[in-house]
Amino acid sequence: MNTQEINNWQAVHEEVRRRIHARDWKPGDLIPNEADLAREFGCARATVNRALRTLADAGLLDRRRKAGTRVALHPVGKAVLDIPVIRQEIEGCGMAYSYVMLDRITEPAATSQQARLRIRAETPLLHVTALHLADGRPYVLEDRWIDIAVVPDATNAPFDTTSANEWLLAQAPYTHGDIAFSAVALPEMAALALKARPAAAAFRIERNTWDNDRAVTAVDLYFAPGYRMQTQL
Amino acid sequence: MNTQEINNWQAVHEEVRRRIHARDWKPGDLIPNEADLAREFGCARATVNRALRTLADAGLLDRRRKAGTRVALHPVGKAVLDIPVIRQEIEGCGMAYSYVMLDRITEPAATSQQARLRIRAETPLLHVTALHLADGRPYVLEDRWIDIAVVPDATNAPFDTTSANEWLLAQAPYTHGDIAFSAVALPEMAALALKARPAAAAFRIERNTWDNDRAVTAVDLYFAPGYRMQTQL
DNA sequence: CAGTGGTCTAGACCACGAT
DNA sequence: TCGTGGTCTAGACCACTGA
Repeated sequence: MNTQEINNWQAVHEEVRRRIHARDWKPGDLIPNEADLAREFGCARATVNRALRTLADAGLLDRRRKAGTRVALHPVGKAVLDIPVIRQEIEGCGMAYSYVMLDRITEPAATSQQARLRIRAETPLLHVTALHLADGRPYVLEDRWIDIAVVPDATNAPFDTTSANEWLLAQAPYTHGDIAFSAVALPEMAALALKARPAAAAFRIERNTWDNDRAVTAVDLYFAPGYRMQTQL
Repeated sequence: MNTQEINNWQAVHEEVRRRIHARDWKPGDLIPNEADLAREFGCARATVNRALRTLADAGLLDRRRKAGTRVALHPVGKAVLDIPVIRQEIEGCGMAYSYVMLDRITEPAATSQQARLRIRAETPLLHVTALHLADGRPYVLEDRWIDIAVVPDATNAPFDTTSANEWLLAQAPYTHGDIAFSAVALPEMAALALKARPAAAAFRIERNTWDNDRAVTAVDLYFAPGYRMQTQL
């Protein structure tokens, strides 16, 4: 008999995890339904539901109405990445943050940006290039395009002391976005700014944000060589 | 007056999102407490709780007992990455999956692996190197170390047709892990296997998995140049 | 101390979907 | 069709934490 009562959802969560881990319930197995588990654990069905739903969100269980709950065949690892404001990421590591704007011009969209933001060729974009530094050393190069038709206030923002990164978060609402991670050989200009060897392998993040199908901004972040993005599973 | 009733947690979720987006509630603002919102929306407090808790998980709200709920100052973007089995990632793209084992030896842990897995120097590890291909083209190189003291069955697994990637998921339970993403210049041997230029920029994933503080396995994945890992925000 | 979020309960109804 | 998960409700108690 158990020395601990299982009467809260975290305890149920833990116990179910334990049974999966101990292979009492193997991948593909059907596990008892919520009502039966609630009876077994001596708690309400809603409590079991919360625990199982959380485990399903984490990818350990597959749940389908009528078909019941099964242990996932392929425990899909879901990594939750926090994408913080760059300033906070740096300060969070105990380093001093500084910022330099390198360039700021308004120009018609290049073909690559047209495709990315799904805009017409003649659309004018505000193009801002800036460098974020940690303890005085180049950390990441920010190459950003802003649709000034969607964010007119950006025209008046200097971006000389506050990065476009932070300004947009505070000023421009968005509904959704997409993000991509890749490795690229540093373009020559980026290498120059980051004080790295040209064509060095750099971690790149491309992000686009949208406000109800109107593109707000697109940004490329080139991290200085050696950058690692980490998380727990 | 609203044409839609707000009587389920998703509707509450959406309405609160809308108010944040419309800047009715600005970053840093205190929003009404759960009981008041429940009264306003005409639903139970538990329903409001579920909606607000979900928004807090997504990083849009900051909640603290007694202090109340505030709109997050820095809407931390949380990207949820699915880390699928490599076979599924390739087949999911509609490409043909194939697999080749390149090497398989048992050797004492190198210093780099000792630190990573927190094991003693003399610990023998099974070292498996393999290539995953999509439509016959090199996709990712898998460089893996397995602690055969923790997973003794691995000694008998040939890994010639089933990748260590899949075998371990099915056979070796784990409790947690960590994962890191970075960009590296391809080591010469990896470049050879991937048929890429040596020192080309490659996307690398390093993953370690643990079973209650015993290291199960460590793996480095070197993706062929051009690989992008994408998700929605 | 007192206000707020966090959770549990028992019961109810509904939506989906396998058979 | 009908079993299963998904959700809502009204009420209750508790845990944390700011004042």
